[in-house]
Amino acid sequence: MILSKIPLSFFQTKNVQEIAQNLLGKIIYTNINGQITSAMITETEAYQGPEDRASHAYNNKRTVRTEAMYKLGGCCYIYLCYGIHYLFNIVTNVHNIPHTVLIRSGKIHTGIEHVQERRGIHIQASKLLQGPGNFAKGLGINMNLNGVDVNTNHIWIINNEMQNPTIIKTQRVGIDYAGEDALLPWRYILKD
DNA sequence: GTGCCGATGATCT
DNA sequence: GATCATCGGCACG
Repeated sequence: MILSKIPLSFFQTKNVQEIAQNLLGKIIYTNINGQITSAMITETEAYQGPEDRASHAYNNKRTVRTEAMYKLGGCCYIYLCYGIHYLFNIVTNVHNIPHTVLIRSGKIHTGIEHVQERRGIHIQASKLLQGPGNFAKGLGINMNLNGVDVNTNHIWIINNEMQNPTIIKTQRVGIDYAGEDALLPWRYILKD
């Protein structure tokens, strides 16, 4: 297995559901003020932009907040959720096609002491990066990374080909307002 | 283990 | 002024 940074071209293909599944098992790193932390991605959700009522870019809605979604695939889309949590997405597809993958959970890989300090709460290691708000907080992700490519010295992803990954597909979380689109099985969870 | 509920603030109407 | 891609604490039992 070759441990290499995944290129931005990985995110610039058309099928956001496929990209969301292929991200499972990969290792995402952040370097925040010299503190290096990383995690294996274990849960993602696909948001298919204009055609997806659950997406912030439904109907090509374009605002200051959603602007990063329209950039070329491979950059971060981050926003404040419920006034408290930063949620971390990766933009996919080509320029002006606002597809995104929400990273919902991870498994701590390196820098656990920094993650514990950022979380500021004593829980078992397996739960440190569980849930999208916790994932971003634990890895030190905030609005500073909005629009930044995921192959910089601040944030990057390492390839980690799984042998036989078992992927559980379910409905996405917290999007009841999306009507029929809330039923789509676009949430992907790595088993174990 | 499950279920309810308040916190909290940017964004959009 | 309402909405919201959430979380942790508390009440169960």
